[in-house]
Amino acid sequence: MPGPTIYDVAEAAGVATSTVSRAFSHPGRVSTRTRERVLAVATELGYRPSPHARALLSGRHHTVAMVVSDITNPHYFELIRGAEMRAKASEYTLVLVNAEESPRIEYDQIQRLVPAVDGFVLAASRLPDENLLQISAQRPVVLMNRELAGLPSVVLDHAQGCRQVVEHLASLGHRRLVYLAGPRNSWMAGTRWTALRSAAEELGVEATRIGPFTPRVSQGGAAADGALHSGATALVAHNDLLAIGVVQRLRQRSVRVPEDVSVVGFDDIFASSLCTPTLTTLGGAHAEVGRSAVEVLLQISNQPSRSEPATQIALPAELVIRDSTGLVRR
Amino acid sequence: MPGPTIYDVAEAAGVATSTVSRAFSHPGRVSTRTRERVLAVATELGYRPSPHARALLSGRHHTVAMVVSDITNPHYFELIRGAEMRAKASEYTLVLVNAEESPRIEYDQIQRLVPAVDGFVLAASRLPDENLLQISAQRPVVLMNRELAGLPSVVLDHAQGCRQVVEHLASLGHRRLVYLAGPRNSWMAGTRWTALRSAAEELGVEATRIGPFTPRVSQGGAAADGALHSGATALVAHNDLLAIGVVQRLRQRSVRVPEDVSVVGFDDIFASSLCTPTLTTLGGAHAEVGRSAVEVLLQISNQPSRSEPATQIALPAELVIRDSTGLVRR
DNA sequence: CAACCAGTGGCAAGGGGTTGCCATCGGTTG
DNA sequence: CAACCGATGGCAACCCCTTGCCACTGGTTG
Repeated sequence: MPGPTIYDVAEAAGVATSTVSRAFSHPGRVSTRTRERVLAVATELGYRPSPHARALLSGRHHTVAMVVSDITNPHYFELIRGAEMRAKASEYTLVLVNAEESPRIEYDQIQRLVPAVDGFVLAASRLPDENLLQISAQRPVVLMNRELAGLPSVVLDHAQGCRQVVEHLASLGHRRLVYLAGPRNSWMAGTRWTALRSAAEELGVEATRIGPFTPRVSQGGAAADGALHSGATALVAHNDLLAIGVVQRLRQRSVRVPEDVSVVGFDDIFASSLCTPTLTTLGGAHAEVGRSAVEVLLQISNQPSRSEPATQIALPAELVIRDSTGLVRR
Repeated sequence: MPGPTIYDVAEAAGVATSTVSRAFSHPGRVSTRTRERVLAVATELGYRPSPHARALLSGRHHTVAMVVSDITNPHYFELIRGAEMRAKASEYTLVLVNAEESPRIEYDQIQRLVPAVDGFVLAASRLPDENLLQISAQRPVVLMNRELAGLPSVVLDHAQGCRQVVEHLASLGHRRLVYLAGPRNSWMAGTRWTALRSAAEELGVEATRIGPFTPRVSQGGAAADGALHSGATALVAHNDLLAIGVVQRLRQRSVRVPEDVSVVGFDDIFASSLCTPTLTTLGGAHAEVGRSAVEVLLQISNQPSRSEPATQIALPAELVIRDSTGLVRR
């Protein structure tokens, strides 16, 4: 089962193992004749170099680990897809870990993988800042949908995005919005709230917050009830899943969307364009976030110097206006 | 950056490297005193054993690769989730590869990973049988949503499931159904058609097939038009994505669902319960498929003997009846 | 007290590949 | 023809960890 090794090839080709190694790794270092013979023998034997053995010496594993805080959220799908594509393009292997919304699992898994990967891309990490900094001292780290001074990151531009949301709602006449917040240790939740509030203030909209809620459909009931109680006419949910749950609960309570209240989500997941009413949501090129994050990681992990400042990328967010937002009821 | 090694620990603890190794791998082999000292020094230094170096000797990488034929299909999400959970439970690392519906990419990626993983779980592999057999000669393989004599597999019970679909449609009075087939090299597509046809025949329903279609929403237009042309009153789409696209196109053409035609999908993806009309679909415990597949893989890859026959698991499928199917129009 | 033994720890080889350094070889140059 | 040179291939050490085997220790047994 364990395939042929460099030794088998060397013997069959009548050369030293070093020659076989070089035929693969430094093609210019051996003569054309020898190289071709070695390669012919290698393919005949079905030889494939072992990445592990290679990594042992070089320390480069050609592997990146992607950690997502909750794999059940379809939003991460896009991130994963983008990350996988970028990794594959550079012949890197992508390891996938689900942190199940648990900082402990996230940390443990990362530590387990430290000796085996070249770096980490962390999607919406739930870890406290100090943990992130500590990890980044062990291996290169790129954050997705989170920012932290000193660490490279790729996010959708939440400030500009939240402003779009508030502008949209204000233009429909809404004067009171409520943010249905995400998990307490979600950086996004804090940032969105800050951005929403400052945009709201600027535009003369009153903004309040309730929560935190785990961003699942099942939490929509509690969020909707709380939101109605707040008296706001515009509900901004932490993400589309929560928004969908909210809409379901509102319907159950005979509150019409968007006639009675407007609902906005985040992420623009696939289902948002299909549910009833279709969901107004802040989307963006999520796969591109995943792609970029891996790209940045590969770049810094292939640089000898770790000197230059961390690149922080903010991709534009796009407000997708659908049927869940409408003119405020007079 | 490359963390401390066993040598650093050995030196700091004043023992030989073999003792450090044993303190981790064979705790009973060293005295309690020594072990505790070693472990203390190790944690202090932040030592973590390198899985690669370990794998080099043992040949066991504690890693499984999961290959999905198309990561953009939300259905695979569930499989991935189940697989990841099961792998994590055994402290295995999960490598994720997207084959992008290309047999060539699938094959190349698998070959690239052969020396680095303990085995493969292949989700809806698009590879021809002979390739699968060849790969399984190199490493243990478990198929998901595909069966092949001699290879272990985990599937939803398509025969029984398709029968449920046809029974449901027949009970609503449908006498003509059309199967909107999936990709040519999809085992599922062939199997579903066979199962649908035989159930249809048995129940006195006329079944035809059109396609193949790539199972994406965007292909729904072509599928819907072809289906209408066939004159069938019941449309069975290869999966939910295609079904959703079909429904959209039907609405565009002012064909009412389910009043004029009924539509059934497969997979019961999240969006199926949200679209309008909600989609009748053949679902099942998909995460469980992923979980089981990894479980079987771990089991056979930890067995010295490769003798016993391949375990082929068929989990029950469940027809989820929603609003897209109704009584046939008289 | 000798013989024996279980419990521990160390030595060194090995697993698959890479690479610095040296030796060889055929060919150039003067 | 001698001196020299670039191209090429081999030797052996090294990456990090595991493990078979041996050596030593202190205690038990007869």
